[in-house]
Amino acid sequence: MSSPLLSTMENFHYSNPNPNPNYGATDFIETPEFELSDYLFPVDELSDDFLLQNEMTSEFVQSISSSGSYSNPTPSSANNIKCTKGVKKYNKVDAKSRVAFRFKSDLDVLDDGFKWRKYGKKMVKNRPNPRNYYKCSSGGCNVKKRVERDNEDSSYVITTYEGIHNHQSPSHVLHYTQFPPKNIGLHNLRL
DNA sequence: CGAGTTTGACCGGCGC
DNA sequence: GCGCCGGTCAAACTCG
Repeated sequence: MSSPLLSTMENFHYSNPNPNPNYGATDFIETPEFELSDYLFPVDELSDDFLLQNEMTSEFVQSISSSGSYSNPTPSSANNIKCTKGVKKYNKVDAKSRVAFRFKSDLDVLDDGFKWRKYGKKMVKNRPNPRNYYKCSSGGCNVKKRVERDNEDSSYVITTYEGIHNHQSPSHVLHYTQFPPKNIGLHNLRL
């Protein structure tokens, strides 16, 4: 229980989507080991069950993946996603390997087991809080993440991961009985 | 002294 | 073409 992230998430209740083949095909696994890297998989690999159980729609995932923003995607146009700057073409390549988390935390940067190097900070238009940019500091690994506070409730942190780590997490401290957290507000994420 | 952070400058995409 | 904006770079700085 040394990880701040784990501490933060302790109080959540989890569903078990079994998105990771390593977890097998059973509906419930007693004590599967969760590592964030297990969730940094291509969006295309998200099963319908996973999306359903986590109140996520593929449309939503594609929205945050393609534009980094989300606001009332247009259901009628599968390839165009409304974003804060208007309709942006959905790039399937861009959508791969991106996943966003929104959860309540006092900490701006949570210990997810990987080592990150900050490379930028930017004030985003119409947002009171800055957006911070990080790269995985492991050599040869170009996974990035963006961290910002929720526009509507600054007690929530929105973390968007991009890419897949090509290495093991240097820290294996994250253990969960079930994942992902059911009340992590992925379904009402507004970037 | 090396690693990480800060921050202004720069770049490219997009809308007009 | 121009301006806006988000994302990235890189020099200066800080810290252990």
